[in-house]
Amino acid sequence: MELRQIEYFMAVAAHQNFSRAAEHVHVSQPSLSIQIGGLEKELGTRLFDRLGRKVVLTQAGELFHVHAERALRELDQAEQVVQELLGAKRGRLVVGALSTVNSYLIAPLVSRFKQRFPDIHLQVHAQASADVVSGLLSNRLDIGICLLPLTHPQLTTVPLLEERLALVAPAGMNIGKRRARMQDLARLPLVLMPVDYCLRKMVEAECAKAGVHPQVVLEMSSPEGILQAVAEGTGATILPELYVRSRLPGMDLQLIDLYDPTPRHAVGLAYLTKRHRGLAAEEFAAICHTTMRDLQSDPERSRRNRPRRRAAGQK
Amino acid sequence: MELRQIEYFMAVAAHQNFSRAAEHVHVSQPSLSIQIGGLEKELGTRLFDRLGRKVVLTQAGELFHVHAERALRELDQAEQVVQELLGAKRGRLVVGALSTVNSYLIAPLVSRFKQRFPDIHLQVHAQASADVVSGLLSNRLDIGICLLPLTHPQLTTVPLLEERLALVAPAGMNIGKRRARMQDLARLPLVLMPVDYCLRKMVEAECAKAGVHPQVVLEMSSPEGILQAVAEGTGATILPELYVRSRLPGMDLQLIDLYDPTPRHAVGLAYLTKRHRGLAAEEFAAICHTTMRDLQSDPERSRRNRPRRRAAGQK
DNA sequence: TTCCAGCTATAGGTAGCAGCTATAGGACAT
DNA sequence: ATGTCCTATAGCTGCTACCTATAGCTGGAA
Repeated sequence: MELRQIEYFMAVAAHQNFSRAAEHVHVSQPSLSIQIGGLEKELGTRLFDRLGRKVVLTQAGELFHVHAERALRELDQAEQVVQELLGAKRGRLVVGALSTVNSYLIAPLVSRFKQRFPDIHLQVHAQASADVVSGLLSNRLDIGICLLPLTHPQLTTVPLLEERLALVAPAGMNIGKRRARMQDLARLPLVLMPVDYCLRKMVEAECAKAGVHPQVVLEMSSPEGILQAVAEGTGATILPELYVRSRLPGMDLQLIDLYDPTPRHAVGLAYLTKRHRGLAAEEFAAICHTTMRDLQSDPERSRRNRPRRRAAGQK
Repeated sequence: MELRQIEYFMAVAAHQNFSRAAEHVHVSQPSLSIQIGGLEKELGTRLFDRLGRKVVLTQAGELFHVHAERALRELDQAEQVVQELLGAKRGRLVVGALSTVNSYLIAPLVSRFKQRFPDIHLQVHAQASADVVSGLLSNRLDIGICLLPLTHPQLTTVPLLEERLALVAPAGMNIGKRRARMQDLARLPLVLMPVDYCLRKMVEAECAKAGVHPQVVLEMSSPEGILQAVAEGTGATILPELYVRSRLPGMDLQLIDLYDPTPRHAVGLAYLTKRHRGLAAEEFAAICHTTMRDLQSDPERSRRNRPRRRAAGQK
C-alpha cells in the first residue's frame, strides 16, 4: 500500500470521477486508474463501482475511506506539529462552525486571523452543532464552534457568547409591533429546522415554557434556506438575532424582538481535550474572543468593514 | 512524504539504530539512511540525534512519532475492515422485497442468513416492485426481489419462483366451490391494488384474457390492508397463493383456487449489473434459492420451525 | 435506431528513484 | 594507536509511476 494510492483514492471518492480526480491530483487519468487498480488488487476487492457516468464507493470503499481519511489527517498533523515546533507560522487549521455563527462572526474573524497568520491554510466548515461535535470526535476538525452546554467526556468547551433569538417575518406580514411575546407565536405559521436540530429543540422548549404550541408549516435544515422561505412569505421563523442582522440587507424581512421570555442559547468553542493544540488553534481561540468582544461593543463594525471596495469607488 | 519513509522512521525509532532497523525492514542500511535523510530534509529538521553508538529521537522526532504511529495504525485498520468485509465478518446488506413475497419467504430466509452471517447487518424493506427497481437504480438497495419479466438495461435478474394467484374471499361469502374460473370473477366485488401496481395490471390482463371486466369496489396499496378489508367483507381479492396461506391463520378468509387459466407471475432476484456484489449479497442470493426450494418441497417447514421455543417448553 | 460525447482501461515507451554493493569517514573502547 | 561499530556517500541497476495514444464501453441526443 502506497501513500500515493491513498491520495488518489481519496480524490476519486471526492470527485466520483476518475478524470476529474486525476486533474485534481495533477496526474493523467491512466496513471490514476492504474494506482486505484493496484490498490483494489492488493485489497482483493473493488473499492469503486464504475457505473458509466458516475463512480461510487462500494461498501468496502466506504469502510476503507473512513480510515484512509484519518490516516492522511494524522500525517498532516505529524508534519504540522513539527513545523510548529520549529516556530514556523504555517500549517493548516480546520474549523467547524455553526452556520448561523458563521455568518456574522467568521468574516471578521477570518480576516483578523489571516492578517496575523498569512501562511496558515484556514478552512472553515459551516455545519450543524451535532456535525461539529462528530467532526471533532473523528478528528476531522481542529476546533469547533457549537452550542452549549455540551457535556462530552472527550471534549473541552469554552463559552464564547450568548445568542439572543429573534422572530423573523416576511416584510408584508402584519405582526403589529416591533416586539412580540413568546405567546404571540401561536398565531404564526412557522418555518423551523427539522426536529433533530438543537435550534429546533431549543425553540420548542421555549414555546413549551410559554405554553405555546407552534404551528410548523415547513422544515428546512439550513438557516439560509429558512430565511429564503420566510422572505417568500411561507411563514415566520426564529433565528439568532445577530445572524439575521447580518443577512437582513437586501432581503424583505422584518426582525422582531422576542420577550417574555427572550429565548437565548450559549455558543462556545470546543476541542478534543487530549489533542495537541497547536499555536494556530490557540491563537484562533484567542482571536475568537477578541472579535466577539468587539462585535458586541460595536455591532456595526463588521458591516462598516465589509463594503470597503465600494466606498473607495465612490470617492 | 512517502509511506516508506514513515515505516523506516518507525523502525529506526524502535531500534534506535539504523543498521538493525534496516535489517528489520529488509533493506540495506544505506537505503534506509537515504530515506530518513529525505524525510528530515522535507520536514526541515533532524528527527534523530546520531549519538555515535546510539540514535535517539529529537523533540521534533518525538512529536512526529506520535502521529506517524496513529497514521500507520489507521492504515492497518483500513485494510483490516476491508478484509473483514470480504470474510463477511462485518458489513450490511440492504434488500428490497415485494411485500407479498416478504411474508412467506423472508422469515425463513433471514433466519438462515443470520445463522450463517451473524455479523452482517441485514435490512429488509417490503416494497412494491417498482420501488424495488428504483431503489436498485438509485443504489439504495444491494439486492431486490421483484416481479419478472424486468427488462432494464442496468439490471440483471435471476428467476426465483412462480407465484400462483388465488382468489381470497371473506369466510361468509358464498362462492359455491373450492375452485373458481376466471370468468366467475365478474360476479364478485373486488378489492385490488391501485392501477399503477404490477399486480393490478397483471390481474386486469388475466381478466381481459378471460373476457371479464372486474368490479373494483376498493383500491388499497398494501396486500395486508387488502386482506383486512376482505376479512371485513368488503369484497374478494386476488393475491399470490403462498402469501395468502402465510396469512390465513387467524383470519376469517377462504382461499379459492383460480383456473382457466390460473393467473401466475414470476418473481426473481434483481441487482445492478455493474455493481460490485460482495460475499454477503452472493450468499443471500444462494440462500434465496435454497430456501425457495425447501419451501416448495415442504411448505410447512417454515411454520414448523418457528415456534421452537414453545415446543421445547411443552415437553 | 445511429451517432456522438464522455468515461475508464490498456499498450508501449521513458525517466526518475529506491534499491543494491563498496567504501569513506566519524565516534568510542581497548 | 588501532580495531570495532556505526552512518553517509558514490555509482550503478532495475522497477515502476508516469506520459501519450487509443481501444472499448455507456448513456443521451438526433
